[in-house]
Parts: sequence; C-alpha cells; structure tokens
Amino acid sequence: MNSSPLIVHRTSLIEQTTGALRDALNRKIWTGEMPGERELCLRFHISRPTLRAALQILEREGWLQSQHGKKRVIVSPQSPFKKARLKVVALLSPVPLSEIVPHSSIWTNRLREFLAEEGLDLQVHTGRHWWHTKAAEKQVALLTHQNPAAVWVLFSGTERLQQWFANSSLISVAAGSVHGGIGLPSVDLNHRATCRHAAGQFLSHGHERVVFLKRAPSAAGDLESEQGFLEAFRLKQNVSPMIEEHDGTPDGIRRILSTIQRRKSPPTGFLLTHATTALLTASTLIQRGVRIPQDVSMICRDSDGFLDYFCPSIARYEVDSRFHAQRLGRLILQLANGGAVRTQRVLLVPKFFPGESLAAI
Amino acid sequence: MNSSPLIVHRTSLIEQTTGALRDALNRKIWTGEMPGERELCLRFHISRPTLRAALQILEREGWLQSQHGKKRVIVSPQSPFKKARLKVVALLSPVPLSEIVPHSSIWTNRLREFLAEEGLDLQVHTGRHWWHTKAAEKQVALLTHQNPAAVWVLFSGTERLQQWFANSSLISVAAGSVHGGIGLPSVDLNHRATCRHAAGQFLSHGHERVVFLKRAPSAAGDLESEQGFLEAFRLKQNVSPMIEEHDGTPDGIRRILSTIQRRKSPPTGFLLTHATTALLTASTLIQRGVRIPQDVSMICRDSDGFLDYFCPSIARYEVDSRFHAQRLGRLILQLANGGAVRTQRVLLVPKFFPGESLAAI
DNA sequence: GCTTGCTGGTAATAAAGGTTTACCAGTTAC
DNA sequence: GTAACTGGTAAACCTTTATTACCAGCAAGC
Repeated sequence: MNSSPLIVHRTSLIEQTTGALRDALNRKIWTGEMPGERELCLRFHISRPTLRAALQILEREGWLQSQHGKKRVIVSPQSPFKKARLKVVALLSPVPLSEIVPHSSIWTNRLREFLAEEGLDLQVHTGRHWWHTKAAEKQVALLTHQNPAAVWVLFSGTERLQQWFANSSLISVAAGSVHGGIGLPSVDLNHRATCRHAAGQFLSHGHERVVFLKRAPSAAGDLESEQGFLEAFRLKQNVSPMIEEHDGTPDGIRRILSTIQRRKSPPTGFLLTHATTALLTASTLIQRGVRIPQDVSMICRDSDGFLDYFCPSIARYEVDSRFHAQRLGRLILQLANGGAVRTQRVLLVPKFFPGESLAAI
Repeated sequence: MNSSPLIVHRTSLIEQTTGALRDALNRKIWTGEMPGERELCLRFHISRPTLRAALQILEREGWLQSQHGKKRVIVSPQSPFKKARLKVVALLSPVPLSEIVPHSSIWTNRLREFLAEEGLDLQVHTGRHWWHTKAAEKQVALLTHQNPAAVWVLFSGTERLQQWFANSSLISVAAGSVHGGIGLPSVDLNHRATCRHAAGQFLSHGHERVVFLKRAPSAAGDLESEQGFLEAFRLKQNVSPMIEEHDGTPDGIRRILSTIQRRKSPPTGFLLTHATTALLTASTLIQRGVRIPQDVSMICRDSDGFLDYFCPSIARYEVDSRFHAQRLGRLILQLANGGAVRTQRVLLVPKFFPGESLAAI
C-alpha cells in the first residue's frame, strides 16, 4: 500500500524501454550477446538515442558490457538479484541549511516536499570543515561510502568536488553552476545572461564606471557572472569595467567598499551577486553618506524575500523557487529511476525587477 | 504470461495521469466534488492542458461531471472508506512557505526533516484568501475533511481558527502563540518576557518616548508582546509607552512611520516585531535623514539571518531554529503516536543580541 | 447593486522529449 | 585491403508537454 498515491510517475520512453529490455533479459530471450542497436530499434519501434539511453542504464545495472565495434555482451543473464532501490537522496552542502541564504532554504524545502511525494527522503550532509581543504576528496569518499543514496545532489560545489563526483560511479547532480568541462548534470540559473543584461542596464543608463563585486574563492556561478558582465562591455571600447573581490564576511565587504570609495573617481554603478551582499553594500554606503541612486546605482543578481523590505528598493533578478525546486526534483527523479538523462544542463532564466536603486546618471 | 514481451507501451503523460486519477477515485480520496483543476496540477506536478485531457477521458468514462464555474462532481458510487494509519502531518499556514519569513522557513524545513526520519510526511496547506474572512471555519472544516492527517499544525492562527481546532475532534497543535483560554498544545517563543526585557533596555538607556509597532490584525504573539512591553512601563508613572499599528505591507509601514515622525515630539525608541519590519523601518528612517542610533534607537523582537548584513547592526533577540523545530517535532510525535490529550505549552526563551542600533539618549 | 476570487473553457507561445539523419571509428569476415 | 557490420556522437527536425495569457460563469462578502 502506497501512502501517497497522488503521484504521476512520469515514466519516460527511456524508462519504459529499460523495463521491456530488463524483462526480455530475465526471460533469456537472447543468449551470449545482444542484437545490434539498429535491429533492436526496429523490434521495439523506437529511435536509437532512446534505445541507447536504456541500454546504458542496463550497463550500469550490470546486465551488459559494451565494446566499440562489437555487440553488447550479456553478463548476468540469470541473476535474479535485484538491488534494493534506495529511497534516499543525499544533499551535500558546505554549510548547514540554516545558514544558507533564504532563497536556497526555500527551494530545498520545496525539493524535500517534492521528493517526499515521490516516496524519497532527502538527507542533508554538511562538510563545513573540510570543504575547502586538501582532504575534501577523501572526506567525501568516506561520506558517500558510509551513506548510500540513490542520487547525490552537490550544492555549490568546488571544482575539485564536482570533478570527483563526475569521475565517481555515483549518480549525482549539481545544484548550481558546473565548472567548465565537467560532465555533471545540473540545474542552475543563467548567471551569464543575467549579468550581461545587468551590465547592459548600467550602460543604457549612462553609467561608465561600473564595478562587479564578487566573492574571492569564486563559485562557478560567480565566474559565469563575471564573464557575462565583461561581455556586455566588449562593444564599448572606451569604457572599462571593474572587478573587485571580497571574502564574503560583512567586515571583508566593508573593507573593500572603503577602498573603492576612496579612489579618485569612484564607480557610479555596483553589480552585486548575493542579496545579503547587496543589503550590506547599500546600507553601508548610505551610512557613509552616499545617496542611492543619486550618487550610486545598484543592481543585484540574486534576490531574496527580505529585499522587499529595504528602502530604497533594489533592482534585481528573481527566479521562482517552486519552479527551481521542481526542475531539480524532476531531474533527480529521472536519475533515481534510471540514470540516463537527455538534457544534462537545465538553465533557468531569472526575471528582472526594476527598482529605485537604478537611475540614469 | 505475456506472449509478446518485446514491445514498449509508450504511455503518454496524459494516460499516466488518467491512471493516477482513476486510482485516486477508486480509493475515494475525495468526496462529493473534485479539487479545482489548478490545485490538481500542483499536486500532480503537471500542466493544466495535460490534466484537462485526462479529466475529459474520465468524464467520458462516466466518473465525473463538469459544469462551467463549478467544481467537477464525482458521480461514482460512494462507500465509507476504511481508516488506515495516517502517516501525514498537515501544516496550515496563511501564506505559502515561500513567502514566510526566513526563520520560519528554516524551522519548517527542519521539522520536515525531523518528521521524515520518523516516517511522517509533512503536507502544507495555505489559506491565503479565507484566513481572515468570516468563512474561515467553513473553509477549514472542508479542508480538514478532504485531507485527513494524523496531526494538524496551525501556523500563526487567528483566535477563531485556534478555537475551531480546539473544539474539533482533530489532533492539533499550534506553532506560535495561543490566544488566552484556548486549550491547544503549542510551541512558542516567550514574546512577553522578550518584550518586557526590550522595554527595560530602552528605559535603562534613558529612552522615555518608546513606540511599539505591531501589525493591525494582531496575532496572539503580538498581543503577548504588547503586554510584556506595557508591563515594563508600569513602575514608571511619568513615562507613557506608545503603541502603533500597521497593516503589514511595506507601504502601510511607511505610512505609519511618516505619521509618527511628523509629531511634535517623535519617539526616540522603536520596538519592532518582525525582522522584515525592522529592516523596513531602519532603512526608511535612514533614507529620511534620521540617524540610528543618534536620533532613534531600535530593538527587534525577532531575528533573521539577513539582519547580519544590515548596517548599523540591529539589537535583537534570537532563538536557535534547530531547537525550535526539535521541540515542535517532539510534541507532534507524541500527539501522532498516542494522542496525549494533556494540553502542553512549550515556551522557548530567545537570547538578546546587542547591536549598534541601541544607545543611550 | 458592486467587487473579489474562485471555477471551468480556450488559445497562443515556449520548451522539453523523441526521431531522423548523418557521419565517425573500431571489429570482423571475406 | 575492403566491405559490412558494430557502437559512439551530434545536428536538424517534429511532436508532446508546459507556460501564460485571457474569457465567462458562479458564489460569497460588502
């Protein structure tokens, strides 16, 4: 008896094919090796990409082995042993969920809700102490070994951790940007397009001295943001964008703001990443007598509920947390059920919300 | 035994949805009429066109009847359904979780985690539109009838709703303050002691014109806060505390702030309830040239992570969200397992965190 | 009366999912 | 050596599903 019957399983054609193939293997329809891919397509009336995705799942399950140029070999034609399907999805985050920014807290909440409806439990693991250390790989190997899970969700991972998961045989997905060249499925916001658009907003409002403020050990999303920011300035030869770094702490941000403001020609536009950074920057500048937007304009790449309660209102970008969680949840479900996904990278495009903080110079 | 196993059924999402709906109807999940199309879409995580296609199939099969402007009527034979052991805990909130303040979002997240470990599923219901209307009792009766749950958690309930749950035969618990005289078990913060302490802080710093700003349709916690605030002024005969109300919206708060600041002798101290209100109040006053704390001191009863990023730092009270969720979760578990009828009130005491916003006059 | 917020009904557009087609490189048999 | 198979990969294309509007009918509250 299922406790939550109100779900639609959303079985893709790939999953249905996997089931049919597994069924055929159990019945020992073929011996030794499989028919060729093209022949199977004809018998099942499906296309080759779909069939291949199903075959890859079966390979991962240990039914088949493939070699270039040769037919697939049936490895365990009579193994009735079926791995008990894990009902656990593990989320790996550098800090406890209580400390992450509200927007993330909301979508993880929604994600848990979504997975619970499908009978999956979301367990959170934090690696606050070893996240940025050299022993990260060792720690995460131990962790994943001790806590088996159907799917691992990597939340804002470093490049090394993402590489580790991509190389491992674990089924995993990144929640956030993936560093270049790493083949990890992911759900992320399109930071590049967002920041390109933001820079365009500054330029069209006449701002020429614009600074992009980012965290020092940059996450992949911040690097994407930086690229988008710079791209918008490519066409304007006489305008040179500025990029400054901070360490993420309130004090660190205040320090870099002081440095910037003491310059001969301080910037008239600030592009910020996180909502907390925007709040700190705006309140600190105002405290020091800088007027927004008369002296300085601001745009924030991320959004969070509390920004509604700041005066003057900050121009920013926002994405629906329900939508975010749902896309990630669906990807996780696909991976948990089979393993093969066609679209590896899902990019969500945030919407722009104008605010009082952006004005013509 | 199937004679031709080598086929893929190719069930579309519409067919899968039809199956799930038929299953739900067979189990008599709903009585009388179906939920609205939009609600069903949310529960099944599908789009409306897909759902409507499935519903039309069921109408053709004779399960349902539809009429413009009214919900679909179930015409299948009805019989009393057997009661299974419910594994569901329902949370009733006036607004979706995505809109509540971050701190609450965090403890609901933790609560879900806690309950999941015990095999319980937390389902969230929102009553945004009928919460403050006369039809609230009728709506909640319908809701609780249609969605059976082991325990109902009432999140920031009005007096009438709390009374309704206390009188009903449902097992329920309040997350937040309970109005006087209502016998509902609850887990809450000790707002009274908190605000008494806050008022004492103002007095000991020499502030005599202190205003307590609260929401107009006051929750029980705000009334408790008001009492504590007033109690601290009892001993000082020549000092009279002020209480002002707003409607909770940013604009509403700005309006009342304008009114207050235009007075002959404006207050020198503000006691605020929610962190968002504190942010709005502080940023608005600063925007208007008021200096904090030179002109005005502020204390906030609640806290939230983002306040760490506001400058100047706001003096406030804080409670550990993990502790909060754990106490509530334990109470819910007790009620779910045994239904201990003894009304229990758990009061958590927040810690005071001094900030730059509080100074001697 | 009026407004508000729900209900089902409809359509246009955007975005996934799946197919087709093509080409590439390794293996085997003739 | 070459032809004909094998699996591996990528682009163009079509179909299904999702999103977003809008409309009109119903019911409750003012």
